[in-house]
Amino acid sequence: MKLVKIYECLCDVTRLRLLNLLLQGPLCVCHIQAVLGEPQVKISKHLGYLKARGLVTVRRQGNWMIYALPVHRDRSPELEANLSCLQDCVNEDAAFTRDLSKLKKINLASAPVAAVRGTGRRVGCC
Amino acid sequence: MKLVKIYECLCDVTRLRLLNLLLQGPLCVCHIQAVLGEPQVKISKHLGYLKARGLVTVRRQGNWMIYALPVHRDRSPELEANLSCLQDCVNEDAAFTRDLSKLKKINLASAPVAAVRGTGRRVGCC
DNA sequence: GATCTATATTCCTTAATCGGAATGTAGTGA
DNA sequence: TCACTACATTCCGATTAAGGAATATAGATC
Repeated sequence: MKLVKIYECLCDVTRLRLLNLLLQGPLCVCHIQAVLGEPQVKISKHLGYLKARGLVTVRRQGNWMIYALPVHRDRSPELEANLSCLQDCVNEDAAFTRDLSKLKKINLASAPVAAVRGTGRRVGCC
Repeated sequence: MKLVKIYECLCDVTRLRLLNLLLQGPLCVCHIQAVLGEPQVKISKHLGYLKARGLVTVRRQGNWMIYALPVHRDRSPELEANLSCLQDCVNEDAAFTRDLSKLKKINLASAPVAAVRGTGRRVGCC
């Protein structure tokens, strides 16, 4: 993956907030919407942008689309380095940590839960 | 310095090449031109872009403008992290290492040399 | 099959970015 | 003072990006 393409993905604040959330693990769009508080179309388009450039993956689960960062073995060295750099940087920025604490609250509150193939990940959503 | 602003500076390949060179030390524009082989206006505008956003500094020396990265104590943690990440990434990319070896040749060939306040840095240029 | 829910896509407008041609400018040296 | 060098700026056109309103779609549920 070309370095510039990675930076192009990182140069929008909404996309940074998206990636910040996804660094915590896979998420469905409605949870993301709830945390970011941005219009659906805006979030959907930025997720599409990231997906088109290989920075995120998607799978469908019922009505929900679950977005995630690529698994480690699918990350180029450049992507790995920049995700880890991003991880460090967002920790020092209140705008991003606010999103994370909001995410925690929502995850705790989200009702129906079940194991996905024994991973302990949540099923069902908003 | 805001994180997004940094990424905006990094999301153009010409600017990445510029920063790659400046990671080696201060440089005058004509040396940069010689290495990148791009039109003067293009380089000048990208340097202006980086300067306007605080990613590089300039000082005049006779007819030459010497560009450099900010000194370490003037770099935000985010900038420091990303420059160091960039340093790692460019080392794995032939497009950037080619520029570096070209830079070395030009530095060796550049004729008039003198010490600047005892730093051993070069004076005079193309 | 009708409807509902979650999400994507299209269409539009506005704004930003990039590159080049031409021109301007600050300092140097004759 | 004049010309020269090194660089910046202005003006332009083309491309790309961002956001929102409206609409479409895929799967679930009744």
